[in-house]
Amino acid sequence: MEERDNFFQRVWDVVALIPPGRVTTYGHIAEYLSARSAARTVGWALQAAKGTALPCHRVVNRYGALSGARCWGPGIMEDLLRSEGIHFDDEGCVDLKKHLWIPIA
DNA sequence: CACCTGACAAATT
DNA sequence: TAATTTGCCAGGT
Repeated sequence: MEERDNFFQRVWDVVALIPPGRVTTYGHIAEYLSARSAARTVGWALQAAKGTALPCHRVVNRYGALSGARCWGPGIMEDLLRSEGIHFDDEGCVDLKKHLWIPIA
């Protein structure tokens, strides 16, 4: 695997560190990369990560909603997260209070 | 070669 | 307190 842009590579590295049964947000990943405003770029990296073994389903937006679910398919990420023991709320959002995980420096 | 779009978030007005 | 605008990096058109 060649080293793609350090930014993408770094995002993938952090996402790969997300423990099962936990979820993280774009902002926290971006913040960990010293680019809190680059949350957009984080999502872009995940799109490029579709061909990888990255648990992108464990990455949700700030509201705990599955933004990328549309790119994958309706119900795909939800099912995967439920399979890991993650609880969803009436709005279809993950309970960040219970499952929010933050990359530790 | 230049402009717009894109799995978002935070700061400012 | 709420609504709006800007910032971020890369890729596609």
